Amino acid sequence: MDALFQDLSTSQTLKDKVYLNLRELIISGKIKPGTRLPEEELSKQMNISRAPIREALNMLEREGFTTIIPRRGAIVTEVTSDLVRDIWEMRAILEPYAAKASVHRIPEAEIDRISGLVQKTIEHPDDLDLYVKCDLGLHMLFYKYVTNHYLKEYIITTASHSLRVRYFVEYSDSLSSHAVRDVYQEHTAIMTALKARDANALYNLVLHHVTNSLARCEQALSGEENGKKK
Amino acid sequence: MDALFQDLSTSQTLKDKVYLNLRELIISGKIKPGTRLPEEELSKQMNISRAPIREALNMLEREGFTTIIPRRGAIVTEVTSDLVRDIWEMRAILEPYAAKASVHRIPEAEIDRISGLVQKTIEHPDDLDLYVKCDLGLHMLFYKYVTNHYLKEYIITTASHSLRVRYFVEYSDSLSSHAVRDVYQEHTAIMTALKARDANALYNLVLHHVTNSLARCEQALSGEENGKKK
DNA sequence: TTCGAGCATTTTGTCGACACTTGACAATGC
DNA sequence: GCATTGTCAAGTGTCGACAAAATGCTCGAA
Repeated sequence: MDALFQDLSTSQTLKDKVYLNLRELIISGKIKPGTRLPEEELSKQMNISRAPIREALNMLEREGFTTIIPRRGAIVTEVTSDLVRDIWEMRAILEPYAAKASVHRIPEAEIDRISGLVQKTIEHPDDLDLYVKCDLGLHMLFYKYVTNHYLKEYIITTASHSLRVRYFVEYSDSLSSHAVRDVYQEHTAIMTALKARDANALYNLVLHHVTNSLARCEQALSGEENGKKK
Repeated sequence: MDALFQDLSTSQTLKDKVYLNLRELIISGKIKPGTRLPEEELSKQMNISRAPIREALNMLEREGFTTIIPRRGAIVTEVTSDLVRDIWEMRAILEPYAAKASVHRIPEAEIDRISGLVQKTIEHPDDLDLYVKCDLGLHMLFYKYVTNHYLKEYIITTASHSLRVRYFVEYSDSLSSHAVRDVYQEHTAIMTALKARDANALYNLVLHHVTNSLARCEQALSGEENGKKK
């Protein structure tokens, strides 16, 4: 999953390894929101000193995955409705723009590859792994070919957060089959517009997709909260 | 200046002080692009150990003010035409949106205060300090009242970069009086729309202002480069 | 029982030291 | 004269240790 976002594998510094390691654990939900991350405990578990751990925790904080309170340490950021709102608002600002901007830069082969994936998910609607792979691949199209360094970085960050949120809500109960069908339809429409290189249509479809995605997540999140509280 | 963007003065950790210190020096141009920042040298000059220096350099890298090459160290990011293009593109995406989103949240008193500043700059067109203060204050209005944590952070980062670029180009030769008059006019129009709480007009005016700002900067930057090369 | 003072524990912030990587330059061989 | 190799200095990556800060706990007093 990490390779989808960043390739730091060539860099062999410990801090990068720790960073990637913790990042994946947080996004996938294996480390739960609110968990404390004491430097010494982590360093013992990984058999390294505190220095690379500290730097990795700082890197994670910059992206919003951890919150560091001075002299108190790092904790994994909670998945709140505020976070969800902020992240999806950013996605609604950035992703349609990125899609429109790079519509003519995405190679035909890439489009066909993802289109194939979308088709597959429709044929196998119960394959969650396939669904995630398809969804990630599709959204990657919209920042992989972005040239603006900052836009790219911000999209990657917000996309990572949204992935985490989706892992978070899908742990309790999966999307309803009704919602899944909506997603497929939106994906198909997006790929069609992309293949036609229709920038304006693409912009609107991606925006629409993100907006709907928020609604689906908020619904799942509220169900999650109700299910846990009492 | 730093207080305009971030207030870490209450934080008593060394890394924050080093961060703020270096950040201001880089933005204001007192540390020039391309300058190497060796940890040991900095630690000797500041009479502290390398640890807080390292963390500060990492913080600066996250914002794009330094580039860290593994095992080679940190250098101050160059001010290139690519950087200018990317930063202003981000500003064009984020600032109009932020202005529109917070148009009803900005207090009347704040509007009047900045309007007063704008008026002053028109009366004293040669006061560069006043101009900078006014420009910063006006743009601050558009993110000070943004609630979205990520949007706010991204705007602050890009605004800092654009400030640095402007310091950079204004060192060689200042804006022409013609350009200055354009800026005043744009500022006045923005404040009028803000006072009228006209969200759509504000969006367009801010977008227009950012676009023009890019043109002014690129012109100054090209003049800068021509002046330096041979 | 409740509250606060003071102590003990936990954990970070900072430090100095060492090893290793990198790039530059000199030495060697062809 | 040019390419290759070896050496060296510079500087980062990582380490273990200590001190300071924040938290939680114990104990005693109201």
